[in-house]
Amino acid sequence: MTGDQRVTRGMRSRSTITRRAVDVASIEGLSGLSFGSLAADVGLSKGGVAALFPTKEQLQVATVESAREVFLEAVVQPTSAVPSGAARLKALIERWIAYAEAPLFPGGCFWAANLPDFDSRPGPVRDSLARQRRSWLALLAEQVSQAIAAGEVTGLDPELTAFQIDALLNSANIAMRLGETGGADKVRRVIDGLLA
Amino acid sequence: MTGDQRVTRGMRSRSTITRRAVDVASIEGLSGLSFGSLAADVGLSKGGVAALFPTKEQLQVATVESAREVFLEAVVQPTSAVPSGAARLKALIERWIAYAEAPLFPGGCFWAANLPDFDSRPGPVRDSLARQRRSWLALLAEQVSQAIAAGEVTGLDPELTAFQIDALLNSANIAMRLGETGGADKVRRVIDGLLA
DNA sequence: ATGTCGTAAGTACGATCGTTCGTAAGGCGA
DNA sequence: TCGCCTTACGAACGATCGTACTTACGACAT
Repeated sequence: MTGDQRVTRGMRSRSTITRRAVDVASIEGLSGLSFGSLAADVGLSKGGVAALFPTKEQLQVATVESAREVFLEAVVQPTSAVPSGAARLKALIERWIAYAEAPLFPGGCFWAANLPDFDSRPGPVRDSLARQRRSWLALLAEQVSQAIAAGEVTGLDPELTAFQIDALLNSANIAMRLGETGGADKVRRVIDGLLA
Repeated sequence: MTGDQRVTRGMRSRSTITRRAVDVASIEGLSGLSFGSLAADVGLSKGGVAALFPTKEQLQVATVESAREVFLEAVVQPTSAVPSGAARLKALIERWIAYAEAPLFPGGCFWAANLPDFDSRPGPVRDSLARQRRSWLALLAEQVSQAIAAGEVTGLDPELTAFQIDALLNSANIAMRLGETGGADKVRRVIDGLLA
């Protein structure tokens, strides 16, 4: 059925490489990735890594996809048990703050670190990052819509509110990276005011 | 008085180099700067550039300082004629949007592009970027305070509002970089709601 | 058993990087 | 005039980069 141990071994190697690459890219950026240092990190040869990811761009794309998996698992998936609407929205925000605060990725939010690098550089890496950003914004907007439908809040534009929440979270991430305290609390105060 | 044409010539060369470096860094990032390509851009030799900026880090710091000068001249200084308070605050925001929209720097906001690169990398470059960010936030908060003192708005925390405005502007910059339309309008709508 | 496919190592190539050095040119103060 | 300083060039250094091979080994299908 799923035989062929060769490709499963390859997939496993790819996975360990991209997991490491995500950590590196959250600090050094996707442009800072290199076959040589990644190979040394995971105990492979430079040629071996280059064989798994023929070009650097493909390595970057694979790293972005890997980051998305980790993000979904750590932030989005745990909130699936929370009721839709304002409750899940707040849960998502708290999860996100925890995600940026604790070093899930040692360099903080992966997208905050890499979108600025690639937003002026057309190509598949930028496309992938942008698609994931839109997906995250849509997820937030969806929960705002649910909150409106449930009568938990009124007078909010879902898309605009999602934009606003995302903006606050990104700034909180920067503040935490710079060692400023109170960034998370600022976000909570503003959003509590929004959803009041 | 301050004679010595040698050093003035050097200062002029340094200035042309950092001006060019600011443009490059707004796209490629401060880490993407290199003596070689900068020298080719401004018509100097690689060694000549390296003589003006002994280390790359000093080049990066000088580039950050140069970006600040351009930013102050383009965004802050033109609003000095506008009355303090809500009016100047709105003028600053419009100036900022224009600054990010039009290619004053070809890669959009210089700090949005480079803070994520250096926020996990201690050193003088990060310190300089962080100091300028705090200065910008303080400027915004100051105008909010003036607006409160003038009775133009009520119930706002200056520091919190500045944080909020800055967050929105940064997200608008990202949206514009990704080719999404309506980012600037979203900012205006939210801020109009804030200052209503 | 034979040939094919994918992982992986190893090597090499050309390019670019930051930095250093020696040297020349020219404005400066004594 | 002389010696000093700063700019600027040109060359070279060691290192690292992305990529492209050749080779080997184990797993698969025929």
